[in-house]
Amino acid sequence: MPKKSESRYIKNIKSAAKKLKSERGITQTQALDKISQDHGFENWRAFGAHIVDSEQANKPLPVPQLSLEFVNDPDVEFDESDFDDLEEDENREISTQAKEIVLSNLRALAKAGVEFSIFEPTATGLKKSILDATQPVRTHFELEGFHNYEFQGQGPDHKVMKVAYFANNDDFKKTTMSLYRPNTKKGDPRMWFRGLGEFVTAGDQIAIVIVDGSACLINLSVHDLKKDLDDHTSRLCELINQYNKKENEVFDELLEKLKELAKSPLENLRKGDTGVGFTVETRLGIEANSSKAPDYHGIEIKSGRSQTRTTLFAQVPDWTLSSCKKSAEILDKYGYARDDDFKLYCTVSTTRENTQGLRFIYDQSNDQVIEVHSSGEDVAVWTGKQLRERLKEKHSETVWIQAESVEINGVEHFQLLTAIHTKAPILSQLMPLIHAGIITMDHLIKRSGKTGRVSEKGPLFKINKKDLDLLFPEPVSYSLK
DNA sequence: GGTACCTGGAC
DNA sequence: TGTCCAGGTAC
Repeated sequence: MPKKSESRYIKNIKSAAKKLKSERGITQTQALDKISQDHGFENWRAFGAHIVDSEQANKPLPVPQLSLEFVNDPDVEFDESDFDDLEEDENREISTQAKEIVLSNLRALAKAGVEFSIFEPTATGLKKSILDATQPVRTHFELEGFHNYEFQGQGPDHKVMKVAYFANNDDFKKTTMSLYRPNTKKGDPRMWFRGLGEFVTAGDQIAIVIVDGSACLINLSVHDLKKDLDDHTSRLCELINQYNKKENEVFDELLEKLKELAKSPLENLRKGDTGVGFTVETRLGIEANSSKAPDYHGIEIKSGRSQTRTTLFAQVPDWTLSSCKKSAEILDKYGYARDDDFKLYCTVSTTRENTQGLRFIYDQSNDQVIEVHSSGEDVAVWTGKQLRERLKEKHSETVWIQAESVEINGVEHFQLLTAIHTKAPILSQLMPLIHAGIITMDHLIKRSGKTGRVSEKGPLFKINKKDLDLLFPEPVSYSLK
């Protein structure tokens, strides 16, 4: 039994036993056992242990208070049933048993040596699809270099979307996470995970672990991590191992897989220009996507049929700063009729005007790239800040794969040749490289003559592969054969 | 359904 | 080199 930190309840029982001892002329132990039996326990040993256990469980869990800050924001509207949910949220109590499970899982996570943060979904939040990004969550995101709300503007234009996962023992469900600050008031940071309601119940304690740049959610109220993390076949165990991997191990693993794929030509899995990227990524087990995040456990993969120019990323202008307010407007003003369609496909650079009369001007004092027309009109504006963010987000680590296109029995195949590994782009060089015309931008806007629909596949910011060393420190080249 | 991204080209 | 272009997905 605890001596020093004995609770008031235990002290009371002991003094009651002392009194009983002198009244009945029995020993202290006999008195304690008698009292224990009155409480339905066999003896003091059992009763005492029960008291300690339940007192332990009644201590607050080392998890953040549930947060319902967002209900005070004017953009969140309430009807009567919402107030019922709110009342439920505010009065919810976590059972002793549930607390024990969570506590044991918290210990297991700490033992595994991962950084994590916790949130508690509320009935109100689940209904409205809103979670407050509380301070502990924000601190965690910042520590992991995952996201910094401090530098994020308010409103939907600044919303950030990321890939996230609902992690279970047997499978990971891929989902989308949004991080944003509403326009209301100070714009208290919020987040949401698409489909969260199917993964959690209000009142659960959910851990966020950042693995390879993605948030992975583990429901601490339903798992037994102590067991799961010892089971090497469990996906949760795999997740923790992945977290603890050193950066180079992930790259080494990728390189080994690429060498394996380079042993024989790969059959093109999709017709057209984009076949090589689709084929390589598919063979690596990556699904086709339009995510801004890197592809392979935090490493971006670029494949090419030995072409010279490569796309860094796609990014539309800042429409709020631009004269034109959408791609269709740029198309209408500066496009051309070709075949049945109306198109604007062209490269824009600072070095010279293109055939559509478009060029870039670098405004150094404002840290902006401005697209202008020969008529003197401004067309569009990109801020250096946004372009650097995109570059950093997309290319913190990249493998540039060179493949040779070979025809086998009339079908295109790809023979992987070399891989160039780059890390940590020199962000400060992005704007100077645009200024120098080394990085250019392609418009890819088209209005179909048949459907009248406008499609925008860009704008693509591109660089010649031979100039990669101007943007990345020490690119390292590997032969895959 | 429109927009913004992804994956990449040829001549 | 510049001019112009391709098949896809997420929301």
